[in-house]
Amino acid sequence: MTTVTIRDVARLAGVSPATVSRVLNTSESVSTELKERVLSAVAATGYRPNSQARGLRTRATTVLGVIISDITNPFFTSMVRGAEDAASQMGYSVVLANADEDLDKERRYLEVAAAEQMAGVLLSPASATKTRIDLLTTRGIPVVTIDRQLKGAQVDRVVVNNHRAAKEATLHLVEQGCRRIGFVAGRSDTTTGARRLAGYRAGLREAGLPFDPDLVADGGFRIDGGRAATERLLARAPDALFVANNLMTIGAVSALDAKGIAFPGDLALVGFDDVMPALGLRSEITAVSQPTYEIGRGAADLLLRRVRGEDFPPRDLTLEATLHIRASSLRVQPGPMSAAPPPTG
Amino acid sequence: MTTVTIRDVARLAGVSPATVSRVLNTSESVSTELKERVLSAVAATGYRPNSQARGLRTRATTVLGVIISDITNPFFTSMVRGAEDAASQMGYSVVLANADEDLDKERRYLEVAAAEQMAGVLLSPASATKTRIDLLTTRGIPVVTIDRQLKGAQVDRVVVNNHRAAKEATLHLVEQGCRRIGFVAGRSDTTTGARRLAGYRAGLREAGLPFDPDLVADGGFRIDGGRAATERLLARAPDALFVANNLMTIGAVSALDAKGIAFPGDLALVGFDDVMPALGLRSEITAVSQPTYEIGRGAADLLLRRVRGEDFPPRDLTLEATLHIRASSLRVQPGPMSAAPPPTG
DNA sequence: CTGAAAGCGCTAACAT
DNA sequence: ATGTTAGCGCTTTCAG
Repeated sequence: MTTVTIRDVARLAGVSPATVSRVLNTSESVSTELKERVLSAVAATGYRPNSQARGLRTRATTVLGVIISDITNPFFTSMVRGAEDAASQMGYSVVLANADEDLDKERRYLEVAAAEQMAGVLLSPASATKTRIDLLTTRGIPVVTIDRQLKGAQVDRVVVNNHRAAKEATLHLVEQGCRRIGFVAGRSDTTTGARRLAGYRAGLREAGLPFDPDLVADGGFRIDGGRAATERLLARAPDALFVANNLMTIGAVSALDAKGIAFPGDLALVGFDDVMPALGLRSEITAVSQPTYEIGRGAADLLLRRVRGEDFPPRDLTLEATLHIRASSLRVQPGPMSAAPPPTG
Repeated sequence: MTTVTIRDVARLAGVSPATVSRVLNTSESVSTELKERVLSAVAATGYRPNSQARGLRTRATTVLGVIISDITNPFFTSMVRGAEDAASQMGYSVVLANADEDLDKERRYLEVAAAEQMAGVLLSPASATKTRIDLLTTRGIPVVTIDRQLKGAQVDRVVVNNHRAAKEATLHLVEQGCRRIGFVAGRSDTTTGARRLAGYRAGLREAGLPFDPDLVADGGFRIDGGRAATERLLARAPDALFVANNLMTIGAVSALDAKGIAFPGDLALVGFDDVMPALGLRSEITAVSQPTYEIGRGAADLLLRRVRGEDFPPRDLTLEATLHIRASSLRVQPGPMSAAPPPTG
């Protein structure tokens, strides 16, 4: 229960609190002797600055907040790693909060970030229109959105080219001879969900295929939703399934397994995001792969520049998602589904 | 950049700051009229209490910290959900930090928790002996350890019966006719790693089988380590593999796939922890399953009791892990590995 | 180069 | 029932 304050250290070192503070924080000139006395007093007492008091005084902390929409999604956890690495290089810590695709929870954590005066926030908004970040921006806390965007907000954004990637994946399925391509969509009130759907439609258009609303089902970016959506789509006799994120892909696979539907035998399958960060089970599933770690790094770098006071117009950092073609979508040269060797890296 | 303080609200409502504080925090008597004036002033100004100032004054926040050793492990993410639910019911928020099995990172986050004066901390220690929590306990911040324990620390702990579960899994493999059971072990400097190994040995002993150190390889609880350990063990011609956590199971499966070794055909396989929280791919893998959500809830409940000042001797909450027998370990009645229907719940 | 003093925003005694 | 005052621990002018 001991609480060592800066006064205790000062007393022990025989100096004033101001001197202790100077030694610890600034590069202001302090005589070598006093500096040493202070440092050994710090060591002797085990003094830790109270960051609340410091933050109250300086209105700045060295903690970044990351508010993500689903902590169970490997996409986010891998991204967080990237953000963490970037942050800790600059002496910042990263704390995470799980908004769970829930606007109320999200607002609570935005409030926590504001109240704790976090230095900056990386946010994957639960909704493109309903998520409000004024709580942060009015307090001068910079925000960078990741993965998803915010309609009408002047913030830096890190995104991947969802439209292009989804179109490419769709065209790949067309090349494989598929004509009835089912689409398991994500939350339509996120930009990510909307762009991927748009990319799918653009792919169909370019291939001269009609868009059939009955071949689209919303899975809400979650496992259960993906399973339910897949079950609904199966009634429409699709010859391919394009699933708009990794968690829903898990749901889709479980639905297919349950019905004994083989891929690519009975149906071509393409997912979005790899299922596990390093190397997934079922690594043979064709998927659009995002540079998750780089997204996190890039977002944190951008955020830190704002945090440190740089001023520049809101910036978009666009990274490329790439289609990794694997066994699950190859219908042109059908073969037994065999375990593929792990991808390099 | 506006910073609305309690004084601004007070001024607008025509009362003193103390009255505003009373309305917002205590159940002390304030006349209905003033209360209303204050509340509408709060609404009008968009006032948010500065939690640093409040924490500085009250030495208490309403944020719980969760420091976990690997954010990419679904075991932890599911646990965090449980903790979050328990916390938010009591009006607390949960922030997460990823120590990444790294003692330095872990210490940094323990320092953050101390400096931010978090109300309490849920910790999965990177090491049973080297992790130091005095930083928190000396400041009166309660700690509850989860999943792993701390040697010689007087803290509440939530654990599962790793020894019993590992022994049971081993005996299950023996019953399946296995005699050379390889063990992919976890970090031996964690209690969890040690207990699971001990349980494995106890199972062998009870079955009258010799313990062969060459059939044990450490995979460090990580995917890559699990793959490497499995590759080493395969040189010893095991007829079964028991893998001490979920990430390593992923590595093991990828090693087996790469060599074209089928399970249960060529080898019986048992894992620890299910691979995905809700329903995994490869759900046909026999595994010891932990009540992850309940662990998180139970730990947060315990922690919150401490936070709110209850005093009782350090307590152990032990939950039961249960062996879920699936296709991957069934060698007695071998059959083709078919997709199993999803387990209920 | 160092110390004294003020004050960040809030709440808890203490007055009234 | 409400206001006044002091002070949580820290940093930062301002003096010296």
